[in-house]
Amino acid sequence: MKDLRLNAIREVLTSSPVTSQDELRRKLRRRGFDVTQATLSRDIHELQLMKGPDGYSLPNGSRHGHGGAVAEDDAPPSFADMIDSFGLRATQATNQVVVRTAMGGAQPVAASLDREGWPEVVGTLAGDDTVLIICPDARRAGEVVTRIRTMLK
Amino acid sequence: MKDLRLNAIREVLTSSPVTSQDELRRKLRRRGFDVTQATLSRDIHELQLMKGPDGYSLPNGSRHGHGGAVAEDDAPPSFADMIDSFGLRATQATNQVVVRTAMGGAQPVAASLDREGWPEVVGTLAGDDTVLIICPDARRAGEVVTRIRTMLK
DNA sequence: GAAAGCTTTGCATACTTATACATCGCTCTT
DNA sequence: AAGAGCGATGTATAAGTATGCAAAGCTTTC
Repeated sequence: MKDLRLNAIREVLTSSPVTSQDELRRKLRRRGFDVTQATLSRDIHELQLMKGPDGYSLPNGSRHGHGGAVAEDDAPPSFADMIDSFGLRATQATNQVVVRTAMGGAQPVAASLDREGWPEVVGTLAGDDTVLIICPDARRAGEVVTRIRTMLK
Repeated sequence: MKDLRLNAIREVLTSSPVTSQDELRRKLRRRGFDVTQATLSRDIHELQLMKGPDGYSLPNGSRHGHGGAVAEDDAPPSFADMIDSFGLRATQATNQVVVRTAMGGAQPVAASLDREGWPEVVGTLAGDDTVLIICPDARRAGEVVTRIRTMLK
């Protein structure tokens, strides 16, 4: 019964906009599914629907294949960890700092640095094995390169 | 004040998940925006945010404008449009300008800027969520950052 | 076949979001 | 300057959604 209902929900959503769970309940009842709002709340969670200005919508790029499970990051790695894992060397160039990393390490290193939100860092750009760190001026770049070198040990 | 806050909301959302308006309220307060849940409800409506299993998220690749048709856009979007859709903030760093965008927004933003052909812009580099704009000197970078901030309103 | 274990559901209610209404501060007009 | 008009916001509350708990129905196990 449940799987049938889940399909019916998808069908209803593609045919007309639905802006509340109660509206969905009424539309489903017309199709022979008579359940309460509570059940629909659970169904919606299971279908991973999004609610936007135009009501509920199906998840964007539906992952087919395995039933779901995008594993959880309970704690994204720290910049220090990333530098420790991937960092090779850091060099200052006027107001920039160039960090060389192991191949493929640039993106995660840059992402973790962004997450730290250092005030001396205006932004980062990452290629495959190089991260470019932009600082407001050369002095700040000096501070940053020093700190990173410390992490490199 | 309001436009500033709307940008802050986009920024908060790109940095960490937000699952309720009250959580958003607390995070904004730390940044100096002290408003009530009611105001955020209105802001969220205005930004056309979607709420899904992982909390609020920015509108997909929304072309706002004409309501329904799946019309193809024959004219490439203007830089102003792109900044309006994806831009979070712009910061000057000596002769460069760093523009932070929503995730995935950097490439289209940079492409549209290249298309504009501003004389103060020597070139651009784009990552996932960061665009680096290179200007001939700091003065020109200042002009560029000012113009972009105006677009961010 | 009875008990244990699991899934699905409804009920009641806590939690979250939207909105009617009032207020405040601006800008524009007379 | 007074008043109209407008947008932004807070307050209070209505509307909408999620969830703890318990009951009911199935399956499995012995």
